[in-house]
Amino acid sequence: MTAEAKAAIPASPALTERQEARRRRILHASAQLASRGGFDAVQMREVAEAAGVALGTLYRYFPSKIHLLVATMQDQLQHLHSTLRKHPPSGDSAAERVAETLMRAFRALQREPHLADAMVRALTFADRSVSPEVDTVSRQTTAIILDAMGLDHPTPQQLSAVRVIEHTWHSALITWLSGRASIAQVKIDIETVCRLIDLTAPASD
Amino acid sequence: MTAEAKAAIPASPALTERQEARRRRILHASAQLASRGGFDAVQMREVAEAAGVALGTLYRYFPSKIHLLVATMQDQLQHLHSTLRKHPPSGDSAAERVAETLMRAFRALQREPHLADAMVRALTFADRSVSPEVDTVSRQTTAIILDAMGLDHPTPQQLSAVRVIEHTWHSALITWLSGRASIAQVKIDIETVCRLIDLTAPASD
DNA sequence: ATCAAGTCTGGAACTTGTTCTAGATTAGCG
DNA sequence: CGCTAATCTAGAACAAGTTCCAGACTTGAT
Repeated sequence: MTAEAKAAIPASPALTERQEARRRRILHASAQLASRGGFDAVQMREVAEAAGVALGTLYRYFPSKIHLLVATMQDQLQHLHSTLRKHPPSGDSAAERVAETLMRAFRALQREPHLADAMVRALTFADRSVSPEVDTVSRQTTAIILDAMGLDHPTPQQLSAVRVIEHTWHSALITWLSGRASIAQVKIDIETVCRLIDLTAPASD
Repeated sequence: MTAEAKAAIPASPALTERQEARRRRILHASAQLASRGGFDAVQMREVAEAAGVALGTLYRYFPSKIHLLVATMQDQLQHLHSTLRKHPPSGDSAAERVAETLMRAFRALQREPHLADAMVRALTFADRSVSPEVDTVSRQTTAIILDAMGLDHPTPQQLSAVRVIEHTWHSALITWLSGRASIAQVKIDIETVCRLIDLTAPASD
């Protein structure tokens, strides 16, 4: 670990300073517009204007609206993850800590419901052309949950349980965002699915 | 149960015969186009033409492309449900029967992956304006799962488990459709989540 | 059979995501 | 500095979902 501490996008061919600044302005504009009016309010022309770049440039950085919003989600998840690292959950069992972590994330999203709407809709609407990016989001989420469980070397069974928890998390989020489930119901579902963790981690070993 | 056996949409103000026929032609055209090329291939102008109605009429019957595809899903689910009723799952435990049922549904969707893509994308992309219809789909799914469990009067805990299973089912479907998970992985996840059923239904009672 | 209200048709028009083009700017290099 | 390739800008153009409209057709009630 030398001075080269922040290496977020090693795959891309390295951006110049001005390009990095443009990328950041774009993501900021995207989040801003999403916070106002959700998915529909993130209009590519408006994002471009708010970020001070031409429409063509926006499309060079993010090849579609979905790509843009998924990237926005990566950004937000990174914030969340570092916040959570600073204030880890306090429950006794792994299941409790995971449920607590997810509900905390949930309340964070509640504060910006429109932004949550935009990001989650983009995530579930993404087709194959966005798979790599969506996969990154999934890995970030997995990392957050494994952190809460306090595991470094999960078993295949535990990984499967984590995947199921992620499924539940995403889907519950959607039902809440579309007004078909209350926060209370989401809480119950999260707690229910977290019991799976206890199934995969018996007292032994 | 008299001759009035098929009462599917009692909420709407009752359609004439020709209107019912139009509605059916539209749904058929929608499924047809979806089977070919998925969500993107269901273009409203093409649906209208294939169904032999004007574009404005299509929009009178289904106020958006999402409404149309969710209705298409309702239709397909109804088929599936009646098929499943005729050939109930054979597993010994409730968990086994539910997993078997869902995997069977999965294989049915595998046969028409483009159609599955169109319907599921519409379902998860739906916003609040489609909530009632999405809710209907959710209730249909719940009914199928409860059927497989063999329950008439589920406890709240069991209902919560069923909801989590539905969450997992939808989300796993999406990851499979977008090429981020294999069938084998979906199977594992379904079986994993179905273990929740055993947790809510102990040997007693 | 006739009238009023509601429905359907064909087609134009509008919106927003996406693509394309020609010319200006910038970055890297000798 | 001066050149070349890459990048950026402004804006037109295109695609598909959605809305609107004027006129023709149906339906239901009298």
